[in-house]
Amino acid sequence: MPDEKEQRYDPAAIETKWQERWAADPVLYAAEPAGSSKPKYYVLEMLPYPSGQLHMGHVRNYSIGDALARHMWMRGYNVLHPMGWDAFGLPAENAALKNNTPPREWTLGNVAAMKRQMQRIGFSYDWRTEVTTCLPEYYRWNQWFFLRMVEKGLAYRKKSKVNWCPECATVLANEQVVDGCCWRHEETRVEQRDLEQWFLRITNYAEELLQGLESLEGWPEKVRTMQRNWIGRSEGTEVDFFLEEINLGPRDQGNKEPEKQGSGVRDQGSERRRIRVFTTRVDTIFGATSVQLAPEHPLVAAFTRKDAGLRTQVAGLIDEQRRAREAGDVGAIEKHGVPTGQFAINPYSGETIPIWVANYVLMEYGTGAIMSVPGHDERDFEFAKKYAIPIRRVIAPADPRAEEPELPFTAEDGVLVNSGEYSGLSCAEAQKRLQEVAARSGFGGAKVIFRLKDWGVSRQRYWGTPIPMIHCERDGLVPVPDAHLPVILPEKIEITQTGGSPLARVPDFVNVTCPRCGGPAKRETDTMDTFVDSSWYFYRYTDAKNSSAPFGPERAEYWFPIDQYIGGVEHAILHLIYSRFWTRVMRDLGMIRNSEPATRLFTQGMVIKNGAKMSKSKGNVVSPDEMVAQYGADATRMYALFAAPPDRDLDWQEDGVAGVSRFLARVWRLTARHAAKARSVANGTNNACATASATAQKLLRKMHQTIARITLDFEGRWHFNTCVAAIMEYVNALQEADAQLGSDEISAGVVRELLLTLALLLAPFAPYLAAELWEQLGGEGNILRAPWPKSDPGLAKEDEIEVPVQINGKLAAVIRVAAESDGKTMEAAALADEKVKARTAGRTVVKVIVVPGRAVNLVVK
RNA sequence: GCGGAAGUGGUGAAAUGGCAAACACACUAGCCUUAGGAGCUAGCGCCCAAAAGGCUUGCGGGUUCAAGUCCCGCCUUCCGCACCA
Repeated sequence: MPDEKEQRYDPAAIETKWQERWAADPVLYAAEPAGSSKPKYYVLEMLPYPSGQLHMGHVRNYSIGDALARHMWMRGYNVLHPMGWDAFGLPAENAALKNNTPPREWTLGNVAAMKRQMQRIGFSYDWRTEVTTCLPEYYRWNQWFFLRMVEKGLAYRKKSKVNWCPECATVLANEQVVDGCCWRHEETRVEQRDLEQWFLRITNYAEELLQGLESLEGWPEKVRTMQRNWIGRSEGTEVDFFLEEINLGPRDQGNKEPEKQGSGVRDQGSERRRIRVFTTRVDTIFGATSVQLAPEHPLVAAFTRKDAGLRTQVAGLIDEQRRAREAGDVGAIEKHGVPTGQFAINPYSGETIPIWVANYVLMEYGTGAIMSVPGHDERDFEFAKKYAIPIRRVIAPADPRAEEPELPFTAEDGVLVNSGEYSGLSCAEAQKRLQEVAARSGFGGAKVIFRLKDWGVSRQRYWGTPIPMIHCERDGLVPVPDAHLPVILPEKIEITQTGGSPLARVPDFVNVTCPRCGGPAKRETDTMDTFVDSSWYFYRYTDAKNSSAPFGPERAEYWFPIDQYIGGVEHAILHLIYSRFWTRVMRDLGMIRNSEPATRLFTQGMVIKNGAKMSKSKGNVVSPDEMVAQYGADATRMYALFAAPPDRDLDWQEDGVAGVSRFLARVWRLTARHAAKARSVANGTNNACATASATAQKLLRKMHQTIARITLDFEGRWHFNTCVAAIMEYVNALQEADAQLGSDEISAGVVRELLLTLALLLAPFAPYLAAELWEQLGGEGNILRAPWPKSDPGLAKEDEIEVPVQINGKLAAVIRVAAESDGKTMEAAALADEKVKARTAGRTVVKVIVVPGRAVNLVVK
């Protein structure tokens, strides 16, 4: 046996050796094509942005996915485990400004660097299916999809108020505004600007996206709830209040493009003007004592045209609301309002009530107008108190004996009072009746509205997918023909941060001929939001080299839906709702059959250090490269799994990595000591259990128990921290029996089985060391595809077990009994125990509860 | 305000309703030595000098033979949403 000193565990040497060997086999991690006899398993981790440096969050995310992928391979599945790069985005432009490096060069350099890091750690990706979203062979399909959406009316252009980040000099989606600030610039207030923008009609799918969440049982409840709230479905009623006819001067045409969710003003020829409100509590409408308009409501402009005083006051409200929105505390500002001096008529009661403008009414939600019912709504109550607007009770408790509750009374299980012919009806019944009346009489009806808005995808930046549209003076907006795709992003370009889109300053790009009339025309210079790229990238993995379509339908059909998707919870809304939308669009284009991209989603916790998220500004960043250099890739990734369950935040402690590294060294030495003995017998001769010694049987029992524990965790619980702990326990048991492993007491066949199994159990977590051990022990074939060990329940079972004996629920003694003991035997053993006897002396045992194999409890008086 | 998750030793944590603290880290004492970021042995929740014993899973109730685990109420922390009509 070689001197142990020369056999020091040297992770760098082992890992480099295997990395080279595995790199030489390009199909090592390749999935088999559709039609494979094996069941398919698609495991996917969210693709990173190529910043240039892998961080610990990546390492954790990919270590989880990698362990799962490796396990599934060993279980005999046909595994698809791909990786790619979310490579468009602003940082490349910033870097270009700072270092004068072209974005493409910078990005691809980062991709190469991070790929090296991933390969060094040994993640099992099939690099032949790598997807890089900034390359034309990928983004041309973004353009292709965009054109399909234009054809289907799912992509459209409109002028709208947009979120503008002055730092990015671009528009942000609603989803990218956090607390009134840019998601990438937490200090930068987002401004509101009016611009012509491209939108995708995600609201067409609002109902379905909401319904679909019900079926996603494999997704965390938290994510489903967040999406539910984001979609924000609300059932209610729209009601038109008639405007008391007054002199407004020339008819106002303010609202030329009606909002999808209902317009503020209807001008129906000779009919009277109306204000449409949305309410979820139409049953309280007899209690409406004012109508409140959002300050930006088109009708307000008409009212203020002749009233300079009102105009000033409204401007003040708008300003206040804007400032609050930018500060991110819209909910915190005090409620203010101004009476317009105009009146509206309640269509049910004919009552005339004043019209106000109020800063707590939002133009973006509902119709931008509400009926104010101070008796039965908290906000309206607060407002009415402040301005001495009448407060009226129109709902009473269902139980007539109940005391009259204080106002505002917002419960919905009451009955109507003071509500004309509707008095006496329950709230629910009244809502139904009032909706029917409104619909029949043409002044409203039932209505479902959503908080979700269409997805603004235009960006005035360079480093993104060019939107394939052409502006022709004669033909208007003309789509680029499919045959002209891709619209290539020009490479020679001067990046600036101001002055609009950099693309607009590239004449070669901008000036084209119109595909329709052949006349001079200009290209659209907006690029697409990068979330477009990540909305469908995982389909491309199934057919990454396809140059005639985004992917072949038969491949998507085979691999989808994704069996397990793994990533950070920060994508719970943005990426995960966009990709659910995109999947449905592709389904409706006939490209796929599934409606959801992934059946199971796992969101791992953050990696923190000293109680805070790792960040450069806090100076608590731990570099994966340093960890790998010091302790090896195996120790680094195994620690990432060992330190906490995957769904919880993980506090990075370098001492812990050192501990895992020492553990791996112990495994290494243990194997080195007994490798020769293990190698001395061939495979298949190792089933020596029947004749094995007591020590051997004990170790084999521990082995089977360990296999069972780990296998179970892979099947769903995913507490990989306890999997690693179980392996450690197993190794501790082997080490305690070190002398016997080396002696005749344990046969070579058993030693071989014990150690080969150890290597197999380690393979998902520490693949390099596992491969090395496998080779030293003379294991057959490639350990990566060796079958996962099976636990034999018979061999895993203990002969004798320890059972607690409780007296009145308190622990009194622990007895040893045979594992299969029945209740009577256990009871007898418990009563025979000295400690139990002492405690029960002179008292009566009233009852004995025996849980076979578990516990004995004596109820004693 | 609404929704979600969590609260256990010095630390990370473990525990199908059945012996709370597995597995590690840190620490303490000792051993070994080719002095290593190594290895080995022992100790390590709290109270008591020790033993015996008692106490202990944020707080208060409850269900149960038995509760860290289930139920009710509260507190704290973190996360998401929020004048959503």
